[in-house]
Amino acid sequence: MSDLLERLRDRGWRLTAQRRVVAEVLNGDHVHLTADEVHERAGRLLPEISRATVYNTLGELVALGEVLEVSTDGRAKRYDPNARHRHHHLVCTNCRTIRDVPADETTDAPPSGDCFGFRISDVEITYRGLCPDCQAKA
Amino acid sequence: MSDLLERLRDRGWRLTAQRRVVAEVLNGDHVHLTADEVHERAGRLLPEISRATVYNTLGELVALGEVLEVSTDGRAKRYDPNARHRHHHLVCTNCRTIRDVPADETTDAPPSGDCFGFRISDVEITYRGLCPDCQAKA
DNA sequence: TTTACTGCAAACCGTTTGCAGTTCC
DNA sequence: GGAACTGCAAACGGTTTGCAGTAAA
Repeated sequence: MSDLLERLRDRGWRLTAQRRVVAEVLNGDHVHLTADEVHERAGRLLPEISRATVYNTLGELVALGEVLEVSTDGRAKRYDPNARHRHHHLVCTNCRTIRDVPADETTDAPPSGDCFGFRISDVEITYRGLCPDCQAKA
Repeated sequence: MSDLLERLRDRGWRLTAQRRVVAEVLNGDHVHLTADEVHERAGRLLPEISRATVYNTLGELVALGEVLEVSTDGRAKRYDPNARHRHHHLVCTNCRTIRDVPADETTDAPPSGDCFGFRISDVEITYRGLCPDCQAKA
């Protein structure tokens, strides 16, 4: 996923150690970390990194469309690096785990009834339920 | 909508002026107020009402399932009194207006692909786009 | 009269900001 | 060398909490 860093450089970003580390932490599938979790993990790789820089960097990544903000519960925002494939979220009502599910024509259909004249440009779905682990424990 | 007050009394609620006023403010269709907006409007009817009481009352209404919490953007939670009919939300990307659209079997279908073993119990959809007013202005 | 509810103020959490100092290019 | 970035600490908005006083039943 270092092509993310290349894309950022192409966009005129200065590649600092802090930004490299934030990008590194966000690497992977089904990653939905809070800013604080990003800060904590980034701090393991680069102890001096500040919260402000993590927030700045996350904000910039979101503005560039490289990372998505997800707010599946009322609490802290989560940052989702899977911005290249449209998807929805499966959220465990017990342990709060989040998984990505691909979007398709079916999930992205507009509502069947009255749309009050809105011109819909995006559909965002949160599926809530029990993940396999929490089903087993129940 | 005073049957809401009756239901609350049936559940052992003390009917105070403050609670009556909060219920009054939440009355209507397509109502999605923030706690602060509820406080402001409640204050027009009962000037001494405190923010803490508004928060307490909203929290209790949510716990009782009479009001839904909606977080369509990263900012303040909104309170939706339309808890009796399952529905989704249409959100204007420009002016933030919210409208309710009824849920049905089509909108509530599980994702077609891999669900990672989740047992899905709820589907929550946010449709984003331009409302008629904002289309006209654009 | 009792106990639930209210209002106040302080604390809280996640996030944003201003600014002086640092570092990438 | 200069603009862009970082870290700090203070401020912020939304929400929660502890507690003394008040009022519904």
